[in-house]
Amino acid sequence: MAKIRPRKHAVQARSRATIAAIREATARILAERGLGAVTTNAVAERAGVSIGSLYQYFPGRDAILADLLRDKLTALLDDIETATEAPGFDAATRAMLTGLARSYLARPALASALLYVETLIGDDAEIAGMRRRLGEAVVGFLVRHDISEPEIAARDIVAMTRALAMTAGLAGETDEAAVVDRMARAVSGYLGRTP
Amino acid sequence: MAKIRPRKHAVQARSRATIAAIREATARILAERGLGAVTTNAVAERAGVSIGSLYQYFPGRDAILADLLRDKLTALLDDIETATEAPGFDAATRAMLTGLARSYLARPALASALLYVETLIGDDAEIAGMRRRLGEAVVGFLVRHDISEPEIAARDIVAMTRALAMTAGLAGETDEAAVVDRMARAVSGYLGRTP
Amino acid sequence: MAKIRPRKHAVQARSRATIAAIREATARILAERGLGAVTTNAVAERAGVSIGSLYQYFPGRDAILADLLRDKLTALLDDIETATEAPGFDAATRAMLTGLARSYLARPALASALLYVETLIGDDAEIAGMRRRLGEAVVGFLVRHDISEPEIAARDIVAMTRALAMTAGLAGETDEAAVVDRMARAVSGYLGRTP
Amino acid sequence: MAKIRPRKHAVQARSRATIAAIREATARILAERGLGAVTTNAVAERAGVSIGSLYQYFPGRDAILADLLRDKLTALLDDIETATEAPGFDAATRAMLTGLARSYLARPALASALLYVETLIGDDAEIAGMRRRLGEAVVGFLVRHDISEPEIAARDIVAMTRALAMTAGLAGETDEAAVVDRMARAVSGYLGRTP
DNA sequence: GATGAATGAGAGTTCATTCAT
DNA sequence: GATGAATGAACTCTCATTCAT
Repeated sequence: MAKIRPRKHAVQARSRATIAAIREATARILAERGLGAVTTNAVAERAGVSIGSLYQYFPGRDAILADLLRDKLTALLDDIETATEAPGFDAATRAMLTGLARSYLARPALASALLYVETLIGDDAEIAGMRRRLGEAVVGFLVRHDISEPEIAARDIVAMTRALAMTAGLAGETDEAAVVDRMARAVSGYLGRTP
Repeated sequence: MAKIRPRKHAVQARSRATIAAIREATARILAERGLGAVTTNAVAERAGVSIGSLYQYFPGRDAILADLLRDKLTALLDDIETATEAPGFDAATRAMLTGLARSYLARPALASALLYVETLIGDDAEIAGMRRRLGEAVVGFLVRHDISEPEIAARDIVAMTRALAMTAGLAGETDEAAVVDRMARAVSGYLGRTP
Repeated sequence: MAKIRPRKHAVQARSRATIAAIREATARILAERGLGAVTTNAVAERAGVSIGSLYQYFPGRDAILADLLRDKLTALLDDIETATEAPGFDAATRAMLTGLARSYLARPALASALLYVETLIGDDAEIAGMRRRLGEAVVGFLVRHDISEPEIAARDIVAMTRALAMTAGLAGETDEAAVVDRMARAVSGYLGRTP
Repeated sequence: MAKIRPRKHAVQARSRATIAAIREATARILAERGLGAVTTNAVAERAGVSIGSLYQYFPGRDAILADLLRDKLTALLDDIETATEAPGFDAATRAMLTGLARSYLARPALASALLYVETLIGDDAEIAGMRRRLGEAVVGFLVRHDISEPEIAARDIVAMTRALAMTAGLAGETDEAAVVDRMARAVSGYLGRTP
């Protein structure tokens, strides 16, 4: 992937609306028809914006995708960092899983596609940094609670609960608490601790 | 996706070798550089075959991808159907997880990309049938062992253990037994049964 | 090329400053990065002017280029017409060559690019008129001094001395007198007269 | 300018015809309507070839232009290197000027446009090498004949005689010998030697 | 007047697919 | 059958120009 940094920052209100429309159009197409359908022309048309305007704000298709990904990671990271600092193993675990569920249960098709986009990017400093901080937050939490092999456990837990939430979302589930319950059962079994 | 059925030719040895080369080339490019890099010309070149020959055996790009996916699902389905018929809950569970681990631990980048390809296809009867049978095998197994909400449980278990195996593979792990152990802990916690 | 006539506005001081800035920005970009880099947005930015203002004063990109070309030709024409009216063949020749050297030795990259621009315009009455007057001045001079085939000689002399000066300038030479000396040797040889 | 190296070398006769058609179409458009009119689509259409074919053989517009330029320089270089090795100052001079005249008198509009293209390229090793060898051939010749300041003289002579020939060609002249005569007069005057 | 967001024609380029050899 | 040259629809992106603020 190439040219990922955004082009200019919105000053006027009109600009901000244009950027928001482009982002939302990209998200919708990505969720509904997959990465291959995300062409700059399709995005511009869906956003009700000319192709020229799209290029005023983004240097290319990949930059819009990276923007969406950054947004998603930022939200998740906020949730996870807050959650893992909560006192008490059970409460913190539950908060962490709730954060993951929220992130992947809503718009699961989009989340799934963005997960694939993430594998294609790989060399953006900001995104890499977020991924690292996300991992560190979970690892730190596990270390504080004396979990053995915390790096592997963190990786396993995030991967499997995320997949569970996403699959549930794709199947149409919306009851966050119910999904978190199932995630929690798996995690407690995995860690050998009963939350 | 369009034109997914393979062309019927593969009778002679040379044909079979050509087809295998095309498939392997596609798999490698898919794993190494992603779906976007899988162009028919790139595949033909990597396979050491002319673009004309490629079209002799496959009606188009998507048919090669569908072929890879069918292969992967066939192998997994065989493993899972055999495993779930094993006597004893614990042994059957372990066999099932071993099948999943084998399928997603080896060539995890390819498996990950094929998982994404699977979401793009969706309307191929054979693939849909395989997915259904895979689900039914797991659901049937859970029903036979009195697990409540077996449809949801089947979906959750497959999703999360598959993700765990794939992530482990992407991180470079190759010890299948170790990965299966972790998968098993999660599953037993999820089901509330100690295997 | 299209829409070449300047817009009539340049009355106030601010206007004149804006126009000058646009012209100079165009000249610099043309000299440094070639005609292809002369885009209206690039010119506006370099001139520190909004794109809207640029179109306030010029009907389009080509009009700015035509303006630069007219300026250059006007200056050259003044020099040449004055020079060719000087008494004495040698003094007049030298004055004429000095005019050419001055015009093409300073900012030779700009001069070279404008020479190319000139071939692209071709249908502007004012520019065509200047070219004609330039030719007539030199032809008249040669006629007055009994040079045979004055039309061809005028064309040859201007072409070759201009190229010599421009090339010298591009090579970094700045000593006008030295360049004029070399031009004069070529001209005297060409005409068979020793100045 | 970017991507200047040719893409693949013609194997079949059909390929060679396609390449020739693309080159000739480019040359014609360049001569008739200038560099700005040389678009890949225009070239393909004029060549009676699809745009895809153009990109099979050239990585982009600039590569076709570079190809034309290389061809022109190769032909000129052959002529000049042979000419400057001729025994006798006068004969060698005349041969050299004949080479220049031939190169710039035929298709002068094309030659003029290519001269502009040359200023835009600048960083192609092969073209730079040719320019260097061209200069060295003329400098060497002047050195062998005891001309003072041979580098400057070589530059001046090539620049001015080339311009003379090109201008004559643009004016419709075709009599090579007549043009060479005029070039020779200028050169002998410049060098202070009567050939 | 000045600004700069928006427009869209058109240029560059790729790639799935066909078909003459 | 195999080959690879040719095709052209579709995509990415730029830039001259307009117009609401």
